[in-house]
Amino acid sequence: MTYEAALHALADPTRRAIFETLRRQPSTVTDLAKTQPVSRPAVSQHLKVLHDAKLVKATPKGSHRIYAVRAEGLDALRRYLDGFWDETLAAFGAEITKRNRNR
Amino acid sequence: MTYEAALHALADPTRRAIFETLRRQPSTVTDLAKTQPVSRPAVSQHLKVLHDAKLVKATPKGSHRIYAVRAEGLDALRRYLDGFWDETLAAFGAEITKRNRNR
DNA sequence: ACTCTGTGTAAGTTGCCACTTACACGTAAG
DNA sequence: CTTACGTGTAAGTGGCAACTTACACAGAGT
Repeated sequence: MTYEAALHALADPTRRAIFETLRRQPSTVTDLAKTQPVSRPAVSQHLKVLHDAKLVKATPKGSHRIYAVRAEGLDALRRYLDGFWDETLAAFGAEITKRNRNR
Repeated sequence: MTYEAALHALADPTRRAIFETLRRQPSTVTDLAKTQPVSRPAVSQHLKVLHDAKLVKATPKGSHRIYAVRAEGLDALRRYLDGFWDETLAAFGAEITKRNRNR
């Protein structure tokens, strides 16, 4: 159940901005920090959260580290929401059936 | 863009528990509070957040209020995630194409 | 009319989290 | 080797949000 981690990670606006910036183009921490109104360490900390949530991966490149999104990390969350959707619709359908039966 | 509100609302564990309990069965605030380890006013406040995020609806029933989930409220969030998924896959495909071209 | 039940909300407290500055380390370059 | 750069992380701070207790009010039952 890693959808909880993804949910928590994406709930923060700054973290979401970082994630979306990274989606357009993989980048280093320093370059990423230039696009954000917060300090470089703050970005680094956010990346750690995103990494733990498996939403981002880091590739060492000399003394740099290239960060990039991991779309698979969204899978658990998408399945969770889809399941919710289906179950709720099913419950709704059952309710309708029950009403018709009582008619 | 109401997916932000849904994201924020579902990020809290207690709120998620309330939401999931409500999915099984619509209920009043008081009954709902019995299923949770927090006080009744806390549940009420969480329901307000869920309501603002359009994830829940309240139906006055005499002096009670029956709360129930609104699955449509998840729609914006689902679309957001799906769009992310598609865009990322598209970017990945473009990268592959570029690599092949440079070969 | 009085009371009980169900509810929303204000007020206050506490803990967490996003952010900062400062430090430590590894790699590249002169 | 030394300097500069890119990075992660510890330490400290401020603000917000989740929770509590206390209050106010509306409808149902006696």
